[in-house]
Amino acid sequence: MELGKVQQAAVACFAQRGFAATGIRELGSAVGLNSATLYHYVGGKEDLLLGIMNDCLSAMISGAKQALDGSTDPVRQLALLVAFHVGFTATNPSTARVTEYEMRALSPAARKQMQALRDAYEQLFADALQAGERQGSFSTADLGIARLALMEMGTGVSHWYRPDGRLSLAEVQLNFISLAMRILAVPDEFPLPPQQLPVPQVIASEPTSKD
Amino acid sequence: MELGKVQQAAVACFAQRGFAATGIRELGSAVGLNSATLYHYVGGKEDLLLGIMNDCLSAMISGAKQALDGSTDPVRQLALLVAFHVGFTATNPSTARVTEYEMRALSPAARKQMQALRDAYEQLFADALQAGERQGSFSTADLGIARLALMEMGTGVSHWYRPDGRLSLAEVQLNFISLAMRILAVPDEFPLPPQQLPVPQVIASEPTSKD
Amino acid sequence: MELGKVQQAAVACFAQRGFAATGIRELGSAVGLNSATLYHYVGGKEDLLLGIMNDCLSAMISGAKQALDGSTDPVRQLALLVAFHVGFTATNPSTARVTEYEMRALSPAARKQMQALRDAYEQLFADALQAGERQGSFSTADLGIARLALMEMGTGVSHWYRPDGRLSLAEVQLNFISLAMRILAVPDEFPLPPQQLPVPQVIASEPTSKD
Amino acid sequence: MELGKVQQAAVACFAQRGFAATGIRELGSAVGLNSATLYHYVGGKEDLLLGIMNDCLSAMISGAKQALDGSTDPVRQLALLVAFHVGFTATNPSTARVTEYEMRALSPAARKQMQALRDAYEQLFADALQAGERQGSFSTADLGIARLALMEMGTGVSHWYRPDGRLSLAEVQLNFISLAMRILAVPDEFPLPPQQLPVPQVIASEPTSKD
DNA sequence: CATGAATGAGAGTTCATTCAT
DNA sequence: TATGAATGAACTCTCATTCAT
Repeated sequence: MELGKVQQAAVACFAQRGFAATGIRELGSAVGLNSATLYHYVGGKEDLLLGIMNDCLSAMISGAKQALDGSTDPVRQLALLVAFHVGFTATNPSTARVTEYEMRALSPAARKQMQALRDAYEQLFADALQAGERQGSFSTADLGIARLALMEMGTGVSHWYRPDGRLSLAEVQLNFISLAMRILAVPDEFPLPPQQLPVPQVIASEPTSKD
Repeated sequence: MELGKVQQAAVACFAQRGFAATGIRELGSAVGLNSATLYHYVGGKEDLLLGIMNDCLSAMISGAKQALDGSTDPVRQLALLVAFHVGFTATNPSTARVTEYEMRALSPAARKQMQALRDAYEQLFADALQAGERQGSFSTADLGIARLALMEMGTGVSHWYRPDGRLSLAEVQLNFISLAMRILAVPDEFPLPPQQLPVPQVIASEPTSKD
Repeated sequence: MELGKVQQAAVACFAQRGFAATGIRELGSAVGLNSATLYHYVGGKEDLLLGIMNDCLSAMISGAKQALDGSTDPVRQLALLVAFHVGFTATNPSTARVTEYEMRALSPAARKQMQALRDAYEQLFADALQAGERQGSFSTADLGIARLALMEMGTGVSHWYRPDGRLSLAEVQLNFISLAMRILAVPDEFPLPPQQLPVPQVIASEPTSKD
Repeated sequence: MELGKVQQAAVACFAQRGFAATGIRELGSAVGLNSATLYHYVGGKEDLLLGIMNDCLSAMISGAKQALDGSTDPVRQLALLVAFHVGFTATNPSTARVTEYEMRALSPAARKQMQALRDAYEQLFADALQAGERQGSFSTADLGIARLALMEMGTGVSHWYRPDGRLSLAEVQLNFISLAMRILAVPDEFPLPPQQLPVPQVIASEPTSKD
C-alpha cells in the first residue's frame, strides 16, 4: 500500500463529497485500510489534503514553466500556457478541482503557503499577457478581466472533459487556444502547431477512474 | 427576526467555509439566535440550503427569461443573457457561489430537483447559441465548448467582482458581452446600448457585506 | 377545551408510546392546542401525569371500598373486590395501564404519594384474604403469592379486554371470580349473583376509543 | 469489556427508568465507558434493545420447548411450561420485564419480528391447554381467559420474587403449578415431582444484582 | 504494518418550559 | 385564552485522533 493510493482515494472522495464531508473512516475503507492505519501514511486529515494540493500546484507551476520554454514570443507563450492549463486540468480533473475548491478547508498557515503557489502560477499568465500587450499583440478592453476569464474557462474544463468524449485532448487544447486568441483579438492563425502542444502528466493523486 | 436574515447569514457562512464545515450553532450565533431557535425558521440544515438554492435558481431562470424578452435576435439575446448572467453573479456573488458549489451537499432527491432548474437555466443559453448558429451569426469550432466557456467565465465573476472596485457593474457586463462576441466571432460592434443592459436584483439570501 | 380532553389525549399517548417517549407538542396537537397553551391547563408534564394517576388511584380505592360495603363475609368481599378490579381495569384500560406502568416516571416525592395510594388499594385485598383465611374459608399454600397472582391476573385484563369482544364485561367478571375461588379452594358455587356485580365508572382521563 | 456487560447495564437501566428515559451517556457511565465507545459494541440504542429482546425471547422459546420434552401428557406439559415460565421470569426478572414492556419502543419492523417470537412462545401454552382440554383433563369456563391469566400471573413474578426471599425458586414454581392446576380444575395431586422441575438459566443480559 | 478499543469534542436535532404579546 | 418566539439542556450519534497490542 502506497501513499499514492491513499491520495487517489482521498481526491476521489474530496472531489465528490468535499473535504469537510468526507470522513477518515470513509477514506480508509476506500483503500481497504483501518482508519487508524491511515495515520501511518498521512499525519492527519489536513496533512493529507495539504500534500495533495502542494503536489498539484507544484506540478502546475513547473509544468507551466516548462511549457513557457517553448517560445519567447508572448503570443505563443500565452498559447502554450492556455494549452498546458487546459491539458493539466483535463488530465487531472479531480485533483485540480480539489486543489481549487478546498483551499478554504486549510488552516490559515497552510492556506497562505498554498495561496502563494497559486499566485505564482497565475502570475505566469499575467506576465505573458502583459508582455504581449506591451508589444501590441493583444487588444482588449481590460487585461485583468481577460486573464480571469481565460483561467476560469480553462479550469471549467474539469467539469465536463472526458478522455473518451467527443473531442480529443489535443482538440480541446487547440480549441481553447483559439478562444483565447479571439478574446485577445489576435488574428486567427493558430500560433501553435499541434505537435508542439504541451503533453500533460498524470499526477500521483489523480484517481484512475471517476467512479 | 426574519427568514431572510437567517438565509443571509447562512449564505455568508456557506460561501466562506462551505456547507459541511458550517455548524448550525455557528449560523445561530451569526444572527444572534440560539441554535434551537433556528428550527422555528428552518426545518433543518438541508432545508435551509435547499430554500436558498431554490430561490436563487428560480430568480436566475425568471431573470434570464425576462432578459430574453428584450429582443428576438439571437445575437442580442445572447448578449442579454451574458449581461444578465454576469450581472446576477456580480450582484449575488455569495448566493450564486453557494448555489453552484453545494449541489453535492444535497440529498439525492433534492439534488435532482435543483439540477433540473440548473439545466433549465443553461438550456436558455444553449437555445440562443443554437439559434444564432443556425442563422449563421456565430462562428466557432465547437458550440458546446463555447457555451461552457462562456458560462464558466461569467460564473467566475463571483470570485473577483467588488461593487466598489475598479470597474462598474455596467462596464463589466459590457466587457463580457464583448468577450462573448469575440468568442463567437461576431463583428465588433456592441450589439447592446448600455441602457438596455438587464439590471439584476439583489435576492433575499445575499448577505449585505462580505465580512 | 377542558382538562378532561387533555388528560384523555395524554393517557392515549402515554399508554401507546410511554410517558418519556411522548412529547408535549405531540399532546398539544392531539387536542388541537399549541404546546404553550397546555401550560394553562396543566402545570407541566409531570403534573399532568400525576393528576391522572391520582384520579385513577383515588377512584380505585373509593370504588373498591364501596364494593366492600356489599357484604361482610370475607369470601363475598373478595369476590366483590376481584369483580371491581377486573371491571375497573376493563373499563379504564389505558388509564389503569398508565397508572401502573409510569410510576417510575414520577419524581421521588410524587412517587411516594402514589405508591401509598397503590399500597392502600392492595391492602384492601390483603385484608379480605387474611380475614377469609382466619375463618378457614380459604386454603392455599401461600397467601402472599395468591394475592399477587390474583391482582396481576386482573390487571392483565387491560391487555386484552375489548368492550365489543367475545365476552361481556359481566361474564369476564364472573369468570375471574370463579378463577379466584378456585385459586383459594372455595367450593364451586358462585358467591355472587350477577346483579350484585360492582358496576365500574369510566373516569375522566380514559380515552373514548383506543385508536 | 464485553457486550454482555453492556447488555446487563442496559437492562438494569431500562428496567428501572424505561428505554426512552435512559440516555446513552447514562448507559456508558454505568459500565465505565465513554458514550462513543458504546458504539463499538452496539450499533445504536435500538439495536441494543433489539439484541437483548431477541436473546431473551429465543431463550424463552428454546427453554420452553426443552421443558416440553419432559412429558407427552398435556397436564404435565402445562405444569412444565408454567414451571419454566415462572422459573425463567424469576431468574431473569429485569430482562423479562424489559422484553415485555419495551416492545413499543421498537421500530415497526423490529417490533414485528419480536412480536412473532412472543406469539410463538405463547402458542406453546395455548397448544398444551388445548390438548389438555381435548382429552378432558381441564375444566374451565373460558380457555382463553385461563391462558391469559396463567401467563400474566407468571410474568408478575418479576415484580416481587427475590432469590433471597421467603420462598425458594422451586417452592414458587411448585406453588404456581398448584395455582394453575386449580385454575384448570385438575384434581389436587402434584403432577410433577420437584426434581423434574425445569432449571432455568441466567441469560447474558440479566444484571447480577438489582441495585 | 496493522488494528480494535477508546475518547473528548462536536455534529444536527428535539426537548420541556417560559414569556411577551 | 391562546400563541409564536425563544432558550438551555439534553438527546443520539459521528468525528478525528491516539495508543497499546
